Amino acid sequence: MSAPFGEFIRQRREILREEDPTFSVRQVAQRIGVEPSFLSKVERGEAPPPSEAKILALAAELGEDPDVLLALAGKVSTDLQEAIRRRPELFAALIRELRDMPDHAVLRLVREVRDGNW
Amino acid sequence: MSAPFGEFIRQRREILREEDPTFSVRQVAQRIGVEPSFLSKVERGEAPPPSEAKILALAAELGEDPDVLLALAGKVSTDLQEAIRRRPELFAALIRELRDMPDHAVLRLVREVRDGNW
DNA sequence: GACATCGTGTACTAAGTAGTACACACTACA
DNA sequence: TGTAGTGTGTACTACTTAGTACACGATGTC
Repeated sequence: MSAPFGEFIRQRREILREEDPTFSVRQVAQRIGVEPSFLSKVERGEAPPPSEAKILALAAELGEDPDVLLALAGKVSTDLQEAIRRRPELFAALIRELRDMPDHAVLRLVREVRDGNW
Repeated sequence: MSAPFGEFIRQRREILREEDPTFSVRQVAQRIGVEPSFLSKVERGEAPPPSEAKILALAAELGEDPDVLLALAGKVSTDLQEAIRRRPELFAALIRELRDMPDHAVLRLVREVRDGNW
């Protein structure tokens, strides 16, 4: 039972701490608005990942991509979920179509949509 | 406080019932594996929508699109969520890019990806 | 040697999720 | 007139989520 979320944030926090001692469990916990013991447990995988709101605060604190942290926590951002729920057939079809395609193909698609040439 | 999910399935069930009397609350409930009183409450919005598994069974039973029913229930299929979680940056970027585009644009994209010409 | 800070162990909780179990009153029909 | 089927009200429960509160011993530091 590895706890990828906890391991990841502990590692990131310790790295930041080498440069800045305010990245202790206690102080980071306080900045994101949880009890130190809770963050400690989360990092060690003894407690499940916190709520989306706390994960977003943690992402900002650690300078990480919020969607990546949410993914490690087994979650998907509620704003993405809402976009899908608004047009379920369309987005379901698209995601299932892209699911098995290689990264570079999906990335190319993202770029082309962004640039408008498609 | 409208309960879109409940209202929708009640309407669909009653329509099917006009042709087939086995589409009663009790019998549908039994076929999808819940207590009749629970399905009754769900349809009247007195209980929140059931779990994803029951919603999928209900979709099959009523001949509706599972993703649409899940969306009405405020959920997103776990297999779509998993696809997103595997490549969070890519899918997050794509969905946010498409979020504000009109249906026809997204639909065209789905078709082009499906046909491979893009 | 007092004081601050550190990570963590233990105990607890309030709210939400996903239902079950059973009884009741009503309707159709044979 | 009994029997089968209908929808629904009430009461209850086990599990999960998302944490808090507080105490403890270790470490550093002045």
